[in-house]
Amino acid sequence: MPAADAEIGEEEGVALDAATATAVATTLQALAAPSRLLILAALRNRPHPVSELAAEIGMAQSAVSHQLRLLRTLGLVSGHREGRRIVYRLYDGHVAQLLDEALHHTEHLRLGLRGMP
Amino acid sequence: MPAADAEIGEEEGVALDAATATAVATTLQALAAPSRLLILAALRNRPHPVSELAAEIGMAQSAVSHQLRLLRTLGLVSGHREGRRIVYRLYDGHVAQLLDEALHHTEHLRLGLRGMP
DNA sequence: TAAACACATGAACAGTCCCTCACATGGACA
DNA sequence: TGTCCATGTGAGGGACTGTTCATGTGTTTA
Repeated sequence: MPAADAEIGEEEGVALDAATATAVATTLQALAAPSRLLILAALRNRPHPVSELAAEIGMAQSAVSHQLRLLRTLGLVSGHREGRRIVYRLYDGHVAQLLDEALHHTEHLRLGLRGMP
Repeated sequence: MPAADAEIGEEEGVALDAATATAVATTLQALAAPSRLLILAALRNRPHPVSELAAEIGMAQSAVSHQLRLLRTLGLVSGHREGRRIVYRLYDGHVAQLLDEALHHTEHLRLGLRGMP
């Protein structure tokens, strides 16, 4: 892993227009709630049926269902029926990567906050 | 860049507790609004004084100031006075990287949504 | 078929967000 | 010093979020 640390890249990258910004923000909003982060992190480890998610995370099944619907609509998770249960998993590797990177960078940023006014 | 595409990693990674999830969600919320994404993307290209940001993005100066305060508090941007202006920039490379990766993954995820119920 | 289980859905409510408007702050320059 | 300019701040409103409660849909088992 050659990755140089904490150096801002040079290229201009994406010039963001308002419409794209709205779309991106909508997707990122999925990661911006504790309950959904817990759900995604659990699914990051292994697929879960809804009731197991609820038990493991400690929230009501109805609430989990509501959030799963949002995540499904945004294409972050998918659910397949198995018997009477419905097993959810992350939609693909991009979701897992986005989650990992978000956690990683956030950790660094939060460490950087020690001792700021 | 060896990165294999779209394959879920094997390791368990971070086991997320509720407190960490809340903290991470708070930071990610900064990326979950179109206006802040536009601000960050503009600063990703080059540092900007507040009024330039407002003009370039097309929002009121007061609104920009409010969002900059939030981003400053979260440690995502920093501002230094230059003459009568205050020039803002991304705090460090982690912010630029997080922004880039968020845009990259979101693009893929949105493409994956073509033709889903 | 009826009861039990697993999940989805709709309504409603407290909390939060992001903007605008009006005004305060604080350097810069005559 | 006083005025101008660039930015920061506070209050308030309309819209959105995330949860709970109650009920609906679909599947297995007695």
